[in-house]
Amino acid sequence: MLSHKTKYALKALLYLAQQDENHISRTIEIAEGASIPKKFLEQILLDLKRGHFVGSKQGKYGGYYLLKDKENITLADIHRLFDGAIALLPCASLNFYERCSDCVSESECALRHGLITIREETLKAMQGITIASLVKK
Amino acid sequence: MLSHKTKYALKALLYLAQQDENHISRTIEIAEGASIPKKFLEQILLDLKRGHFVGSKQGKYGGYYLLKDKENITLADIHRLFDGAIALLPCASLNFYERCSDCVSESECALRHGLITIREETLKAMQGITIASLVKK
DNA sequence: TCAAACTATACTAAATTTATAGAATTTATA
DNA sequence: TATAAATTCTATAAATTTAGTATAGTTTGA
Repeated sequence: MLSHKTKYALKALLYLAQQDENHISRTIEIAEGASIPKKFLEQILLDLKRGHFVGSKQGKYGGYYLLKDKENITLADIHRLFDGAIALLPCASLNFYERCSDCVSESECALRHGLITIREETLKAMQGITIASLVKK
Repeated sequence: MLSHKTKYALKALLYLAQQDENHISRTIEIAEGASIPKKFLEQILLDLKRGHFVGSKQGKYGGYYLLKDKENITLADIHRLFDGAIALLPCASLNFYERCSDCVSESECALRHGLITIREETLKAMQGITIASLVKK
């Protein structure tokens, strides 16, 4: 399941994607438009900024706008930024690899191979969902 | 990601699937054989029993054994028993449907349709992984 | 009757999640 | 240059979940 943070991030990106080109959205505007707690959203937008998904303009008449093309922001990207690994166990992860704490022998682990398969399929599916594809529906 | 509980459940099932037909495994045997904390495993085995995946024999010389065929225990089943929904949001779930707390209009939600697609694909993949298929590798 | 095993329930500590609070900084413009 | 409006930063707190432990009870075979 997605955390609220990831869900809110996606909703915020969807909001931004639906604004006119060159429009800058204030946090309060996004929060109200997408039903997200404002102070929580502030943190999320900063994380999205650090991830180079959105840009910001400070000061009066400032706000946020999409930095990447909406066709190039995938569900997998946002999941990884906020919820981390796509894989079901760290030992099956590409970007967040870690040995399992209770692992005896990774090469002999009966679980790992199956979970790598799942990760490959899930990742492919999640990379197929973009902010643009969501907006279109 | 899977919780430790789900991972331990899968490891316990894999252990049971690799024993001789008619063999009954004590908790301590499974715990040591699969590197799972014994008291934690007790709870997990009871849950697996309530889910009709394993059977048990009480008293001296008692223990646990697979109840379902290992070909018919899927990753999706075990995930649902311990970690709940396969879907990324409750509103996109088949077995654990719930309206999102912050939902304004489900029919107009841009996220939901994409997440239903993901759930369909992930579920298919997870139903393809069985205890039997994992043991074979 | 005893030992060995499962069963049941309660409890606890740590980590994570979901926020909120408040102060600092930046910027446009009157 | 003062002010208002906005982002930015850091700390904190409440609630929930996770992971695991403790204890007592019940069942069974020898």
